[in-house]
Amino acid sequence: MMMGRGLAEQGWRKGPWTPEEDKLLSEYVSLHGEGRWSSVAIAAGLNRSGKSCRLRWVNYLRPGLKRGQLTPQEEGIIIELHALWGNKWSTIARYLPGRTDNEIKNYWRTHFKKEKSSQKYEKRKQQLMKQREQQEQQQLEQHKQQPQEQDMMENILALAETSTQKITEAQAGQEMQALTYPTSEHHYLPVMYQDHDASLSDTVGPDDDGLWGGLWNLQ
DNA sequence: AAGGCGGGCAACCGCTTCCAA
DNA sequence: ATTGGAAGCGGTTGCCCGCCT
Repeated sequence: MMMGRGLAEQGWRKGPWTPEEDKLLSEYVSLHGEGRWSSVAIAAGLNRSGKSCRLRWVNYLRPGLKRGQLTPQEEGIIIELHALWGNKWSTIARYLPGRTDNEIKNYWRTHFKKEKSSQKYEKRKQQLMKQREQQEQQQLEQHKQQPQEQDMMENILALAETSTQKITEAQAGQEMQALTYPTSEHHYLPVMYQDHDASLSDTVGPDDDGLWGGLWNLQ
């Protein structure tokens, strides 16, 4: 493939983005849409590489991004999905609307990297897996009996359906098969998405029972 | 008070994958 | 079928800031 990209040779600006650059990029992408990043850089009047523009947009400027602390739910999802798929940050990010792969990656490295090899972390992971097995069972039964109570679940499913299918088929492979629902009409979802009456808002705190309390006490 | 240190995060780099010509 | 450019991804770096001594 290509050797050096020669960013330096081309004289692209590097380093932190200024508010002016952000404004130029935001306005341009809002008007013309995403894609063709190398031409975006030029057309928007930015002396930045296409890659740099894309990264800035995706990780910082894109509408709908959440800022700030990850919720316990999000944390739990990260733990569980990372246990399943490893460092597939962009895949994991699809289950966390408003969060970027970069953010998740940084969060993982900051909060869990050291713990990964520790007994405490492994214990927590095992606990999550066990809980999921139980909740899969419960959810299957509830789904039969009380589908109206699964509103949140349905929303998440709708949100994740497309990517989940792709992940199941293309990325997770055998490891995934062992953990998917036994019936073809159910896709895998993390424990956090299942059978929990809290919404996915930021309202769940350390006092919550069961899984969330446990997750919160991870450290 | 100030210097050192470590954590957190934005951004860069290099590689892979995708896709159009 | 091949090739090269664009986009995407994950690893890494480096800076900033707050805490500690």
